[in-house]
Amino acid sequence: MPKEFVDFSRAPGGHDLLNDIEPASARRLAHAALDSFSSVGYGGTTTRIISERAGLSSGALYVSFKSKEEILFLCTRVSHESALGVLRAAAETPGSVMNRLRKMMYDFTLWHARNHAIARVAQYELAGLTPEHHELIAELRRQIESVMRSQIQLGVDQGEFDIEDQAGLTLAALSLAIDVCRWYSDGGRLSAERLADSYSGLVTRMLSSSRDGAPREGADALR
Amino acid sequence: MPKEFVDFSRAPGGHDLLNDIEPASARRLAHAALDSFSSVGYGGTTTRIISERAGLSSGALYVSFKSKEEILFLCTRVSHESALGVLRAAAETPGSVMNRLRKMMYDFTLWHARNHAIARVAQYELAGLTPEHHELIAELRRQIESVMRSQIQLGVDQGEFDIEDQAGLTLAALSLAIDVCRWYSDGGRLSAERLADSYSGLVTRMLSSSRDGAPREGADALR
DNA sequence: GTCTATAGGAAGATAGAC
DNA sequence: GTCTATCTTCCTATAGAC
Repeated sequence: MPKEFVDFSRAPGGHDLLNDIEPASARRLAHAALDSFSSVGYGGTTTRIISERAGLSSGALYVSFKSKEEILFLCTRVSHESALGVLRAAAETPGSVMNRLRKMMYDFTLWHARNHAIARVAQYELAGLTPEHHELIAELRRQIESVMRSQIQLGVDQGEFDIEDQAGLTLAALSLAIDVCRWYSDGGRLSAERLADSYSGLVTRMLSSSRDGAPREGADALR
Repeated sequence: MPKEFVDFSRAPGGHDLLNDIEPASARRLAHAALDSFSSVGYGGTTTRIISERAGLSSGALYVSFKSKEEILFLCTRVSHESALGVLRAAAETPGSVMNRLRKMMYDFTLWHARNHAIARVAQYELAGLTPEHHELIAELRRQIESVMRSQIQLGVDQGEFDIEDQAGLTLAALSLAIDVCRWYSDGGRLSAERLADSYSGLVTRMLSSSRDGAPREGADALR
């Protein structure tokens, strides 16, 4: 099967986003590359290391992929598509806007905890992409931001939220969830579910005003 | 002046953390290295590019530095020391704990916006450090977390904060500020000061319960 | 302290046997 | 489709002239 037909279209948002790649050699190569990218970076990873860890020779990599960058693009694209899919699905949650945003933050955070390795590559190795590939990813990123922003805007329009800077809140919520991929580790004290629950609670607080006239000695929030 | 005596001890937390490096050739090299590290990563940066951008030959780099890693360590260390210094200074703010935490979040966020390039290197290139250097940085990172956590703990002990997971809140506050270095750009719509103000307001909200009995249809916050 | 030159090896990618 | 062998380029770091 020539390299153009590597199948990675069925990324489900589940646990291993590269598991549907066919054939098996391409899948092993992608897994090996992702492991190395996420631990020592794209620039610190050699094609020889990737091949070796996949149990193949150095030349065999180029049967499945045109270049090292193509593997990076694969990881980055699959990651962004999966995260966007999860966020879009959560944006269909019925009920109040606040409830929907809680669900969106829960799922988006959970996704970044569970997929922290591929998410890290997707967030931190954008500079390694070709300009064409970079632009394709940038479009996915704009869509992610748009899904979150439009829900927050809806809450503001309905008078549900007590905030003055929708764009800032969008950024903060996304940032909090995305940064999970930087520090989260599988063996830590915090389960992905607890973290997602905690963060969805924080979003509730961020979208409501503080309890009463709590002392505000400094500058005010979100002007 | 031999390489052991490159002077970078006076990093002030101001605008250019590498500006006090002497002699000038080492300073130019460090600046050039930081530029490249922050845009294409440590692994994607070559010593030749660093030397060239500093206006020196490829061999001249090794007069000021033992290796490429030593420059990375310099950037990483200066960055962490400066951020820790800013946070420590803010932790001396008089008044209520809430007020103090607002100031800490303001300053820490402002620092990450103003120093986003060096902060990005410091956060994302830890894997490039030698084990010895990595451990030195890890100690600074523990101290940063400790300063933030102890203030939040103090607020809880005094009954000022309505939260149940101090460690989680510590993580969230630090994470929000640190992630600024990933997405912040100097030419953006948001000034560093406005962002810091916004984020210090968010911390206030995160540390207080929501306004009234706002509908909570899903899981509860911060169990 | 800066240069040129180069050692010595490793990088990405390709060719051709099987 | 995988291998070994190799092309060409580039890498980090050092040596030695000035």
